[in-house]
Amino acid sequence: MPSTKTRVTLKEVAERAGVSRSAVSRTFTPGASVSASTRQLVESAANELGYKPSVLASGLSTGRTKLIGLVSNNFRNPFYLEVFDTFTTALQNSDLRPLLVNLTEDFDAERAQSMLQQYSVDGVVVASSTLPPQFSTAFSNAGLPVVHAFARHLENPNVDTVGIDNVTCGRLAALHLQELGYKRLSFIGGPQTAASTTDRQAGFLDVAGTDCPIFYADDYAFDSGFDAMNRAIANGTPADGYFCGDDVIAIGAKAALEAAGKSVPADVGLIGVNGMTISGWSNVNLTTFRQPVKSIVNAVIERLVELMDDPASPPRAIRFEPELIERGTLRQRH
Amino acid sequence: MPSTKTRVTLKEVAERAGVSRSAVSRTFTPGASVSASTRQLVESAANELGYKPSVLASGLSTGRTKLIGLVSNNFRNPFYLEVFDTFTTALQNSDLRPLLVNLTEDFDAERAQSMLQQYSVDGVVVASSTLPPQFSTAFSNAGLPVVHAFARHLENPNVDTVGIDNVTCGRLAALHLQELGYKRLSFIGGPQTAASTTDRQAGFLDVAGTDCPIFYADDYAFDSGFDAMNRAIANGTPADGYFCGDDVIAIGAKAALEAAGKSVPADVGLIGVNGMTISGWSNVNLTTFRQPVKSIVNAVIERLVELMDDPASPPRAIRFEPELIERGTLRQRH
DNA sequence: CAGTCTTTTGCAACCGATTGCAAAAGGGTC
DNA sequence: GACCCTTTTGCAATCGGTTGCAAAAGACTG
Repeated sequence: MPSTKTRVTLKEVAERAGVSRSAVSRTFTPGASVSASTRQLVESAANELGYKPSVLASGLSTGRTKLIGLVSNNFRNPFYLEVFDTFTTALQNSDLRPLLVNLTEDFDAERAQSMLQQYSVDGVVVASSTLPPQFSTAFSNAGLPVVHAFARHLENPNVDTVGIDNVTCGRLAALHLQELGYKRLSFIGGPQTAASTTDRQAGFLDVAGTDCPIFYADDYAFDSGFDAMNRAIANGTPADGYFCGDDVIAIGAKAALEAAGKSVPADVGLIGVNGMTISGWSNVNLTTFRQPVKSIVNAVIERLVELMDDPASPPRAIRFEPELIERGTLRQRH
Repeated sequence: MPSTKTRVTLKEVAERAGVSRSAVSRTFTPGASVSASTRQLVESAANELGYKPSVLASGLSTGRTKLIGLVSNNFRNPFYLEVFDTFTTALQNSDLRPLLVNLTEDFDAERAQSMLQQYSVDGVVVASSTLPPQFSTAFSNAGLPVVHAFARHLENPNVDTVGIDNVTCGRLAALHLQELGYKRLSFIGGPQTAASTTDRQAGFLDVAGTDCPIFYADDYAFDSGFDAMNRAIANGTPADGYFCGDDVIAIGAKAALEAAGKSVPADVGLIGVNGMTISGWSNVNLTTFRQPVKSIVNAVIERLVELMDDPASPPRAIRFEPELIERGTLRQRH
């Protein structure tokens, strides 16, 4: 029942237990040398006083804080709520603490990096499919272990990445549409500058042909997908099979098709990417490529912990496969 | 171009600038006494070296970290992505840093509190409509300034709260349904134990009568709303006007109605709460009470800053009004 | 220029922990 | 009990800053 307003310090515990401060410190340091009897003494004194070691103080001498910068620029896309949910619980389970950074115009990469250094974070997770790899290298150049989740997949990356290969994903999408008999394919991407848009488009065109019509949504929002599809419809010869570079965009696109009197999937087929929960709602029922969020998150953390132990470890790209979830926006195989 | 791997410290800056360590510290402390000339010296030395003051060290002596614990148990409800987006940007704009806590079975209130104390956070924001006020008082009892966002509204709270009055909201919902000519009202709440469910239900029954049928969704998920509505439909005398205690639940409920061949809003009317972006999608088009997230978040932070300056300041309950957004799930006023 | 008042500066103690080192204590053996 | 070896313990320095205090420097007056 520590009703004192001021923090209990190690010194007070030491006095109460009748031992030195070192003894108290060692009791709370795994693997340190303390006899069973003093440990007993210290632990009961600590309990009575309600002692909690200060991370500020211990961080200062050990150089470790267990703080992980979790930086993202996707705070509007519902898929990322699932990403944040998974990351925060997984970090907590690894006894790490997420310091959240919302990248905006005001709070850019440089401020983020500077801030995270001031707080002596042990590592950084970048969670974004739109940011290019060089965004993350800025952190590693600053001496911070970093793993980029949902990043562009490269064979020889200069920063650690985990995610799916978006080029492959685009290719798979086109192949799948062709396989189901769709003839005139089209791609509706996210913002044109996004790394994932570029890659998914490249893979898609690789199969669908470079003359296939392309449209971009301004951001990962329903209305943007809606608008983009309307532009596609207004285009002379509309396609019958669309690959949308994101689920939210796909849902907006589907609404635009239906508003235009087209039936999905009878007239037009549609496939998205991400596999967010909402896509599975029975009134949405979107066929999509799921990103294995849990696996990706676990791999990110595992790798980050490795990197914190050995910062010189050469960068690796860990790849997972997107999983096709067949639902109602593509016609069935005949 | 600080290519050194190790941190630049204040001492090095002092040596380079040819001044004492105090001078450097004062240069970076707003309001401290430094002459223009030494400030100049220090600043250029700091820039050349790429000096960033360590929050660990300064926090240790000043007792302030600018860290704010942002704790929530709503990482599955898309509405909360908007909440997190707004909170993180607003905190960043106030030069505060969100340390995110995802409350789960494993990581409960006690662990959260203990953890936040170890990190010497300056304050805590609880963002949850399901947690009762006493959840937050645990933090203030521990000496941490805390403001509970989306909390139960009480006239004389013993912890600071900001949000709408859910009892009033329930009452408004019932009145509005009656006004539009709906005769047999019913309430579909979130989990029965949630503070907001209790309050919204109380207000609703206050107007609709205590004999009005009540159903609960197991959580804030589409399927749970879907199931709850199916139970309502299976109930002997189905209602024609529903108030759902959350948008996601309302969307699931609407899908269940349509799956059962009922037309919304012709046969049955439906109104939700929260006003999340998705509710405005044209293929959802849910009539709902919007929570003014921006205003709430700003008020929370403003109040929290006050509280950090004066922890003895007596608790206040700040109330905002829910805003009715009329869309397509209720019939029009005739 | 001496005298007074204000501003700036550096010293040194302190915030709350960790840790290398040497001394002290404990354990075995003969 | 003397000896040696291992384990435990406390001292004191250290991590990177802040800040009260007194001395030094500057500004202003007559």
